[in-house]
Amino acid sequence: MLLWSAECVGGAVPVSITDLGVNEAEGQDARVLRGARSSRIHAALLDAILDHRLTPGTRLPEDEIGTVFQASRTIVRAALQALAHERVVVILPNRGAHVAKPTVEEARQVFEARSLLEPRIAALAASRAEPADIARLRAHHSEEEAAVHAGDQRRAIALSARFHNMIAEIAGQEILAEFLRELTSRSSLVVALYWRRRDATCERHAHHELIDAIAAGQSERAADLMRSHLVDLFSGLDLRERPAKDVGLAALLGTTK
Amino acid sequence: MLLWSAECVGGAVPVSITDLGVNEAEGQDARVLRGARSSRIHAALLDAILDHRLTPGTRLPEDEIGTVFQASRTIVRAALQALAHERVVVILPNRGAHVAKPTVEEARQVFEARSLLEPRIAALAASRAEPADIARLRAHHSEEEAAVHAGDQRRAIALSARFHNMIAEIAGQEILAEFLRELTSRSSLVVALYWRRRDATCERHAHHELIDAIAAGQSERAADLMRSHLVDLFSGLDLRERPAKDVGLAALLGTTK
DNA sequence: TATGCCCAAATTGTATACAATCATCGCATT
DNA sequence: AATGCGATGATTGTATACAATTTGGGCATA
Repeated sequence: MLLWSAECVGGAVPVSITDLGVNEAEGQDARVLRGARSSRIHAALLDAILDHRLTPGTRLPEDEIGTVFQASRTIVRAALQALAHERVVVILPNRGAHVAKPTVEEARQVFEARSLLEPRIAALAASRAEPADIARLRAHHSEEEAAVHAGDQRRAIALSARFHNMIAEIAGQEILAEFLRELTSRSSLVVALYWRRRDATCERHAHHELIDAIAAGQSERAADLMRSHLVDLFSGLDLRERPAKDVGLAALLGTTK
Repeated sequence: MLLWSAECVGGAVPVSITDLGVNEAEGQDARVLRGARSSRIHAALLDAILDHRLTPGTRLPEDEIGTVFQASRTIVRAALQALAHERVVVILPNRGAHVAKPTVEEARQVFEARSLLEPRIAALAASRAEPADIARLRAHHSEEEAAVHAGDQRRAIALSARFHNMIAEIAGQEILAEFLRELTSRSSLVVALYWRRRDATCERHAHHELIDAIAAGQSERAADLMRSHLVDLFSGLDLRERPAKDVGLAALLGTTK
């Protein structure tokens, strides 16, 4: 029932859908998902994926999910379709939905896109942030530290992505924030597959400096910090092409297109 | 049956769904839309919207669309949900789908996002374009000119958006290209609502210069040209707040939240 | 004539039944 | 033992029935 034995660095144990608690409920995405039920399922699955409780490649069968959340396949399908649109899930016709497994090329492009968007976003945030925003960032940052100290790697990763999203929200560019949400989600999958370094110290340090720059209204500095932070993150990946055990021989022999 | 009497500048006559021919069939979006049927409907509706045959605010009832395309509501809903995710359609719970009507703030943000993405995209395209790409761009440009000479405003607008998308495809950044596709679609809605100038001459000229810069591999120049082209486009809009006839008094009196 | 209420028609929300497709295993064949 | 084939079970694709909700109009009332 749990199909994808992840080889990622962390101790992330892939779980089956059935092991998901029905706890998380968010759903600010009512613009595309009509019912509240679909939104709940969407939020819960996304949450599990960002947490690496569901790892890349995990199958997501419609009626299993339906059973867990007490919903019909109709509802589940809507949620899965939404996740597919955010590129967090891949749907293969007649073969169902899986948690996406970004290729190394995709991983590169995700970070390429982020390093285009985020410095600008950080600069905007620095120029617009209000005291309440700063307070929220600092509060969030403590949570991150707490998670790291508690040794909760998963939670730390999820909170880190959320930190970047928060900055985008402060920047007040709804459209860019939405794009970034998608990119941070995809980054989480990239991390699940390609992360090699477990050094979360520099990450937290970078976040701390960023908050200070934003609080001081230093746009240019915030942009620079963000730029180098992203380079750091990217350099923490091991993007050497690997056999990718299920692509198998076809790719290695590689004559057949 | 045709509900939204558009006040946009062009002679774009809003049509009912029923008047849509079932001609267009594309569907490179199989990653999120499983069946081919949904993809067809999605492509046809998107096409009609980008053409301004369906104008902002037009209702999109599920079974009417189903009748036109000979598909059940299940299929239609999948297509509508995809369009909603691309922000080209808005779905109001229990009240169905409509062609989106971007606000002036949204219009600003669309162009803000474009002017962040597109100069970089143009530069990348300039550094990577191959002869075949240039040829395709030039061919497309002639089509644009032909459309303008034939006085086919609608087609000209649609082709212009497509031109920007083509550059993104040449740049080889699939993720950015996808983001831009969404942005150009939304731009088309913005144009339908807020376009004031009918001067398509400078647009074509800008496109021509862009092609030359890209063909010559001049990244920096291509970026600059794109930047100023976007400023031109944006300045062609009339973004003064208007009563927006259906928001009505609530917003004007504006005390209630 | 203006206002409010209630009912009917239209439309969307959801579940489910059935068809189509794919995966897996066993069996026969070589 | 390895290969190929076919049947079976599991899963997705699609249509449709029914429930819930909204919309619009008619009628009574002030």
